[in-house]
Amino acid sequence: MNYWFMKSEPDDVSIDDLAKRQDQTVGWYGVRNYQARNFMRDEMQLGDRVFFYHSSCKEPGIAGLAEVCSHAYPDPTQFDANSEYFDSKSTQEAPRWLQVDVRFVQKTRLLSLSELRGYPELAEMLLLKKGSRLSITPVSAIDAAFILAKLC
DNA sequence: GCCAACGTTGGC
DNA sequence: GCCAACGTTGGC
Repeated sequence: MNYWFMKSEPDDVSIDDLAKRQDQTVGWYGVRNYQARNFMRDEMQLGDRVFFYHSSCKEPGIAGLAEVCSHAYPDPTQFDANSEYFDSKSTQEAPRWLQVDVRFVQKTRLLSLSELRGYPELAEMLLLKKGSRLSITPVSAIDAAFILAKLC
């Protein structure tokens, strides 16, 4: 089993929104970065654990836990001309962009970005690297265990 | 709103 | 294939 950070803007989909959704599940639409897409396509497995991270908001940080509950499949928003995620170069035959479904596990206290940065044990995490903008990043088992302990 | 850092595009 | 210009991300 792998662990991941997945960033979401809470104005778009927050951990509370996820908990309220039908089946408490959301398709992780809108990824438009090849590296992040490839993580979903090549490395994510059913049951992988997700740290649900709120970004681009007043208090960025970990807001809850979720799990991967589908394999990668085409992101429907790439075909929707009315969507901000529309990609005119993508076709049904050869879709560029993929998503996975993510299911709510639990809400946690907000473990803020500044708190995460305060732990030297986590300094090597991809998420905390200078200039890191990837919306999906892997987390080592050791770092995941450390974070889970801090969340409780 | 600013801006550093990064990714993508496209001319050559 | 290089790389300058441009667009985006996301914390502050």
